[in-house]
Amino acid sequence: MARPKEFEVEIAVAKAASVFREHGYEGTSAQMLVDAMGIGRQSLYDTFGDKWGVYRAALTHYCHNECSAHRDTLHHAERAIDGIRAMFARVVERSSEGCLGLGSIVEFGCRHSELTEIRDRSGRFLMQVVSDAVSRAQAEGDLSGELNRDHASGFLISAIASIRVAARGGAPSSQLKAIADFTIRGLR
Amino acid sequence: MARPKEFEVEIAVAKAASVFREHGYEGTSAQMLVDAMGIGRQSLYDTFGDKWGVYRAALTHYCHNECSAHRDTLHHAERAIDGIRAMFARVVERSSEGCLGLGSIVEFGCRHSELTEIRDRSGRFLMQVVSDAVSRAQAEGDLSGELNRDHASGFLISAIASIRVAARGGAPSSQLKAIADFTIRGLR
DNA sequence: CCCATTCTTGAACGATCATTCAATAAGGAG
DNA sequence: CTCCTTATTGAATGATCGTTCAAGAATGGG
Repeated sequence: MARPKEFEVEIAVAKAASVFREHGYEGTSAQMLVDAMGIGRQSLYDTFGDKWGVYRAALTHYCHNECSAHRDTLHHAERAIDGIRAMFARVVERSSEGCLGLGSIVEFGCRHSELTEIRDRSGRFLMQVVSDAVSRAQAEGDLSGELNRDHASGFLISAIASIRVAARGGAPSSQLKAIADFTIRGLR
Repeated sequence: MARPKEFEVEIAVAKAASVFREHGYEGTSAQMLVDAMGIGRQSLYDTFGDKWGVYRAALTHYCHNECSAHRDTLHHAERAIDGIRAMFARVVERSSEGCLGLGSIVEFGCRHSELTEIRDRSGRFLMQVVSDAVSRAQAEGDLSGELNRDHASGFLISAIASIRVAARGGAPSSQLKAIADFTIRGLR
């Protein structure tokens, strides 16, 4: 009942996320959020409570989207190893934009359980889909059959982070591709 | 001439660095620096100009120390591959403390040339010593002789970042060690 | 010993921060 | 249509931010 919002919350959250991706939490002011989200200040506080609430919503949104994208990319290839390659290729392609997961890890570590819960939930999901891809790639003879699957999957996921760090530090895409290639080599 | 400082600049810089390592630039206030460095506010501003000057000094100090440590670790082993392993082992051991290089990359990207210059100088130094170790390891038959040495060295360095990201995200040290092992496997 | 210079101390500065108040506008339920 | 609830608007809040001013303390050169 009563008056409905003039903006769509999910769109506003997506816009907030792109600000946080570029400037981090502390580097983003409430004014920057108001400008980027295109909503009034009071609407922001009514909807999200405070700046921290906006950040949590943005991180949740980002992690969910990113996980879905990884899962889809892994599934859209016939051979599992090609799905893994495609996942890295996508990471390289989009590496010019900051990663909110990486940003929140580096900025806050494990200090806030609210954040670690969001990240860990996505982390477990990602581990599952990657681990599944590793299994299939092993069965298809493209990866070694003797490796610890959890550690191998964690290694692949950590390589995603390393590509994004390298990109944000200014590395050329040839170097990013090399990281992906060497990473897969490590599991062969 | 005139009155000498009551504090040692390098020690103060080291203390500042440890604050920035934990909280980043924007997450660190001048008051936090004053408390941690154990000097007066005006002494801070007289010596470093502003908060940004403290950060530059801290990053420079940190990068220099880190580079030296990596070089020493790489040199102290008889076989080059053991030096590389020792380098990773050291990174794993110290992974509970944040990395200022990683922090500055993630927080600022390439926005400030003052920072990229500091990082790139250390990056080139690190590339040299790692590349040298790779060469020797190749000559000693412990790494493949057919890989692009620059890309391989960049891969090793990026793996250091990935270990630190994983650690800050809460990964157990068994996972960190696995990252190091798989990384070396990729170059074999 | 004394003066010029620099360091330290402690209070203060305006600016910006996140957040909220008060008032107006607008849609849905009855 | 009317009323209750909620959204929007715009100004204002106190707190904290980075930075500086003013005054006193201390040191080395002459």
